[in-house]
Amino acid sequence: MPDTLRHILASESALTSITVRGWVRTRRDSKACSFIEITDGSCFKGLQIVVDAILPCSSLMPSILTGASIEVDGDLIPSPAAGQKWELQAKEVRLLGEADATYPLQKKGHTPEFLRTIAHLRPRTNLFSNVFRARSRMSFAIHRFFQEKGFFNVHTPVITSSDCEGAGELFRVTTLKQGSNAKPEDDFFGRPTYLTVSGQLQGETFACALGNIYTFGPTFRAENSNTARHAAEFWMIEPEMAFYDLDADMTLAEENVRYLAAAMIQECPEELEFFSKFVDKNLVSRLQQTIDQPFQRISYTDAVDLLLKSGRQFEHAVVWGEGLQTEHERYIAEEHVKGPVTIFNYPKGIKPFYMRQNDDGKTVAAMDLLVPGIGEIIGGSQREERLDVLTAAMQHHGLSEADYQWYVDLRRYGSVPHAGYGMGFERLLMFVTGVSNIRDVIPFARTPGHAPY
RNA sequence: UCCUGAGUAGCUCAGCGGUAGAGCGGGUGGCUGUUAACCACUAGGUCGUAGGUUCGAACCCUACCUCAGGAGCCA
Repeated sequence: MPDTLRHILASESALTSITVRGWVRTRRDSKACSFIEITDGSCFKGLQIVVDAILPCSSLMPSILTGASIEVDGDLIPSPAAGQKWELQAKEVRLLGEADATYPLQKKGHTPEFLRTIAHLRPRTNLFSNVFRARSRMSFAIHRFFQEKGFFNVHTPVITSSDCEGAGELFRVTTLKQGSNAKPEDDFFGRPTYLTVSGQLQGETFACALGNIYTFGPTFRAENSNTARHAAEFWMIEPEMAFYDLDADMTLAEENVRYLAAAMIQECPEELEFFSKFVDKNLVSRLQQTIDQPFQRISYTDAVDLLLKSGRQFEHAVVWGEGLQTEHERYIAEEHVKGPVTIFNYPKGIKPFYMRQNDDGKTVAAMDLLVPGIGEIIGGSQREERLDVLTAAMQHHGLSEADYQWYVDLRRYGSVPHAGYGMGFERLLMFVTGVSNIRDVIPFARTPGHAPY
């Protein structure tokens, strides 16, 4: 198996007769030799290769431009010059794949906006290779967090016939020809189907069987949202726990965020160094604060009070019973608390049917975890486990019980208190990398009018 | 979807009514154990698209397209 640069650069001693492969970042020629820097994606750092001009293969140099792929045999030796610990003294250089002058990535900074237009090449850049290495490690850390707690991973369906009410517009899945008069009964599944907006309802069925479960998969929203925080296809982590109340739900969510902040610091040191240097100077202190400080909790009612008493002129009025606007959430997270904060017990009128009604008759056991800079990163609730209250709520929301018969059955047979939440994976990545646009933390972003790959 | 701003060389941008510019990248030559090297020369553009105003438009006006920032919706 070919060795990676990550492994080679970590070597404790010089190595003779090794072979390296990678993509050329830059080449500099001098009279006696050429310097080539290659990366192979295994780590942020590259390897400097020195090719003496007397070697026959030095005739290849003019075709070794930025972006080309090469394979080099040589010896790993301590570098006599400053800038790197090791370098490879080449014996033989082979050009694997040429890259001519049209290669779009140059030896200079590019804007993320330009790099989005070449999403197939951007993982080769410093920024995006770091982002996607971090994404992979964070993904693994999420599984580890839940697996260590004994949670089971459940693969909920991508194609569903149920709308997780309130979660937004759906993408229709159909094999019917456009414009045909065929009825839904004639469609592939014999009924209208959609790409899932959430695995929650199916997740609840498994929580009411296996106890503690989580899902981690893609979800889809056909909303015409054009912001740096929304994508039409995004990944969501949705734990669902039997016998949890809202308080336990919030505690798990806080622990979850704290664990991932710590994982970023411990498992992505090179990436973190890059992000805090070039993307977000406050990143390390923000992560450290997330780990060290207890998260605050504020009830929705108290949040409305503190907004009203803040003396702030908000563009949108603060009114009990209406949703908190972005500016309100930002004020609470960034100026009042100055850190992550959970807001709980929202008015029932602005929340979906499945959230558990509180005894006050006005609020439901819902919570949103807000972080500075991004806003809502987690939304969750204790679920309504009482059959009569749930069916009344469904009726109130204009939902037919027949469509949700299986969901209602969970309350009919051995119903238990349970709770869960959804965490947007990309929003989490924005939080732990400092990258400010969701399109830049997902490999191929899907946004309105944009799915070119 | 709404509000604001921007589209000029492969990339980053300057030019804002009178012959289309720079840096980087490419080519050629020079220099150098170089570090997104350096020096000189050189190639490269229907100024987002379509109309309009004007003797003359990259520049002013209109529409459209695209992108960005903010808002709504949410994760």
